[in-house]
Amino acid sequence: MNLSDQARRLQERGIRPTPQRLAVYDYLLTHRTHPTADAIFEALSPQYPSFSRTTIYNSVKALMDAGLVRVVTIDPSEQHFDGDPLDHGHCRCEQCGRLFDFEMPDGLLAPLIPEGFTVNRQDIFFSGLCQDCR
Amino acid sequence: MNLSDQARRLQERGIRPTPQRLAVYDYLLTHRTHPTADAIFEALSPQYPSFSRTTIYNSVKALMDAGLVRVVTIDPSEQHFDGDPLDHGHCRCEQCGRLFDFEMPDGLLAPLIPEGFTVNRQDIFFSGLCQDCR
DNA sequence: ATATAATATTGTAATCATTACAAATTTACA
DNA sequence: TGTAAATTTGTAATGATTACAATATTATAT
Repeated sequence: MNLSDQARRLQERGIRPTPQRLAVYDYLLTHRTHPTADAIFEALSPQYPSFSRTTIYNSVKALMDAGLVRVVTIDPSEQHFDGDPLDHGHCRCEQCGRLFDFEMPDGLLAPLIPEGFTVNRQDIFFSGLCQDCR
Repeated sequence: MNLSDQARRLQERGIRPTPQRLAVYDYLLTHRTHPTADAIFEALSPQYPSFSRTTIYNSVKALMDAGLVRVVTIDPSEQHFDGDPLDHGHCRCEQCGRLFDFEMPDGLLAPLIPEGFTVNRQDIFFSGLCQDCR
């Protein structure tokens, strides 16, 4: 997917494809590390010196409202962002702090939903030790 | 389970059963609302005027280290605490903010664990609308 | 093309949950 | 009982996130 594809996607979702939003979105799509707002800022700062931290938060928020990005709340002290809005699980290594994706079979969790509750989103988190840190 | 049972349980887990810790633990066991640190503080303050907010954090931390309490990180802005350390899922109503427990069948998630990852804890979160708010 | 209104960016300041720290208190143990 | 260790507690610091207002950019109508 090239930049104009991404721009089109933002437009389809009803938000303007500004350079800032495109840069943040592209970063999230090409770096599947689930970066924090600060990590995105540090990474993009050299290339876009005008960016402010607030711009990162604003862009991420716009992308989340558009349904293109989701927040991963596995870390109590910081929010991580994920360019893949489809349902999948996350592992967090308690040693190195890295986040990993894993596949989630469709419908696996459906039987767990309590009577009367309407689910808008679901998350599965594993915390533990990754292969490298064991 | 009465207070002396709870005290014994703290002792077994290697932490001193101080009045503050017992009050926090008892509150979490009798109020399954997954309160925040602030909510616990507000609730216990009248009865224990000497309590400080820091005491709540300290007590909760001691209880977590002892494995009697766990933190629920479903809410990006605040941590919620849970007196049930056994694996179970959590629903969060986006309207009223309440958290609900649900059962989690043993072993359901085991097939999802990525190759080489050692799981210390697992969480399942649903976000959506509860029965009352629909 | 231009003017005007709506939207987005950005720097600074405020907020607020959480943590650090140190003094005072309580408890365990010799 | 005395002394060392652990705990509580109030205040101050931290740090991620949000609020806000001024500036800049973009869309739309004329």
